[in-house]
Amino acid sequence: MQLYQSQELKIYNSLTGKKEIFKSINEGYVGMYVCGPTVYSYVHLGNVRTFMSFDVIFRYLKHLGYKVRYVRNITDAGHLENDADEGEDRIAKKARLEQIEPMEVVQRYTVDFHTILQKFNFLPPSIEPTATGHIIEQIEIIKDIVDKGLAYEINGSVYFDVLKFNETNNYGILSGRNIEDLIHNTRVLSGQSEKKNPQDFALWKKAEPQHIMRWPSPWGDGFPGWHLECTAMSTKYLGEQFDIHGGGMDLKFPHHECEIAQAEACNGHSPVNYWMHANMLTLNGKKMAKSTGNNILPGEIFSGNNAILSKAFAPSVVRFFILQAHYRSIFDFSNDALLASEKGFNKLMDALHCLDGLNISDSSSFDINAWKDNCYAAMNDDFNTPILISHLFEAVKHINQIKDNKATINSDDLEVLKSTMHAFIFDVLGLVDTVTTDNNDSNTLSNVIELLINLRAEARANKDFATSDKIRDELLAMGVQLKDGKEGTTFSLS
RNA sequence: GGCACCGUGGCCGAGUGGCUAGGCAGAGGUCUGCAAAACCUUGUACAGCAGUUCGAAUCUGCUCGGUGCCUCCA
Repeated sequence: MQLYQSQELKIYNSLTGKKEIFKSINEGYVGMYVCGPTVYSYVHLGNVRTFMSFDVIFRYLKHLGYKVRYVRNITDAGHLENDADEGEDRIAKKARLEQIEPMEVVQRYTVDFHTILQKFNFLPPSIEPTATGHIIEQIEIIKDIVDKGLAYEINGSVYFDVLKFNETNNYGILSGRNIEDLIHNTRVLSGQSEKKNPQDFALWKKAEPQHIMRWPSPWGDGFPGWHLECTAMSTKYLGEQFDIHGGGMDLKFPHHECEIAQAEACNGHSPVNYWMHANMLTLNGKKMAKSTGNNILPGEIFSGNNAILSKAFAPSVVRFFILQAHYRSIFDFSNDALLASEKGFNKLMDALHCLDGLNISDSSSFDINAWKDNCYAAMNDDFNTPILISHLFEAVKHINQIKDNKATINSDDLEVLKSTMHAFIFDVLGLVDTVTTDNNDSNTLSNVIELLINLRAEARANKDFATSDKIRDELLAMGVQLKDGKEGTTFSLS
């Protein structure tokens, strides 16, 4: 019996605007597609937040016993900066500015993306396909849509006919827009468009002579439209209809709307059962974005090298910080909030370290199974990590009370407590115990500090407080804080 | 302008028609040679104004403030 058979998971479905009981198409299996990054610059913390949300969702589905095929693409084909014809391809622009090949741009930022996610302890997706690796599949889809009369070619480019599609289908179903509003509210474009209607979107764009990223097609040399790659790759690896499609809130319209239209045009039915959207991470109250420069890079946080940061923060602290907010809420980044999270994270880890040394009693003074049920209930309620974390802190309180002999736990319950804490903290939330890793990294330093701790202990035993305080205060000035406890003195590095 | 969303105690953030998370900070205490650290205890807050209700922060309307999408974007 797998956990998912006894746990009722509810997911907020963007398509219906409601929390729905999750039921996968094939029992025991889940297909999940998440829109990955366009690799034309360094991944910033806002990007990371979205992928982290889905990393936790992936982890929890696996924890429940599902076999999950998680597909997250890399957008490595350049797409235009705007909808007008004179726009420049972002990757090509970067290549021009840095005087390198477009594929060098793509390689550089793909490596950065992977390196950063690894530091945050992400699980790799099951498949990570690239747009340029699926040009043929994309061309086949375009041909299919053209054959069905829902796309038209003009001057070597192919556009999706939104108005025609809307005669038989509902364009705007995901984002709650209707076609009349779109027509009335379309911004006036600076360039003269060759599209029949401004709402139409490109499936294939003709490559101008100077355009480097280009592929042959039935319509001449060109490159695919942005929305198409996700339809091609999700269909190829997950099928015409799959369970979960995720991405950032900013992709809801038009990107995901267009994906639905393309898939429906090809296959005659909706491609996805549960649409999920992670909300934006803001900085100074505004959305983080590559294009505006209002963002912070993970590397700056790990090193503390940014004007708004008072110090460096470990990846797990940042991970914990992000997971303290629900994935569907807008979340503002600030140094103060991060500092508060760091203290909370350390408190959680300290309690975890105490688990093995707890005294066992004949009975427990609290209901461990009710607590465990609460943890699952939190995650089952649309992956509510903040609530889960609040329950973890409830356990921290119990652990500390047991340590102080103000509460009791029996051996069976202790095992449940240990396994549940480990499962949720490490497996589901994906946090890493920084304390243990730090100490392993600096053995020599640890030994030196241990020596000083022993010298100080001797001085204190001799009531030579001048010496003991000197050791303590000077170490503190160097960033080494001594912590006197009942079982001896420990230290931490700041 | 259109379509959404949000406004919670000093700060960050959950939640929700009556039982009213959690973290940080603050206050009190335990411990300590003194400290620090750690731990324990402690807070009825939900933008404003009306309305519905036995009862609303939670539902409805209006006002004010903020954000996202409508162009590439996680």
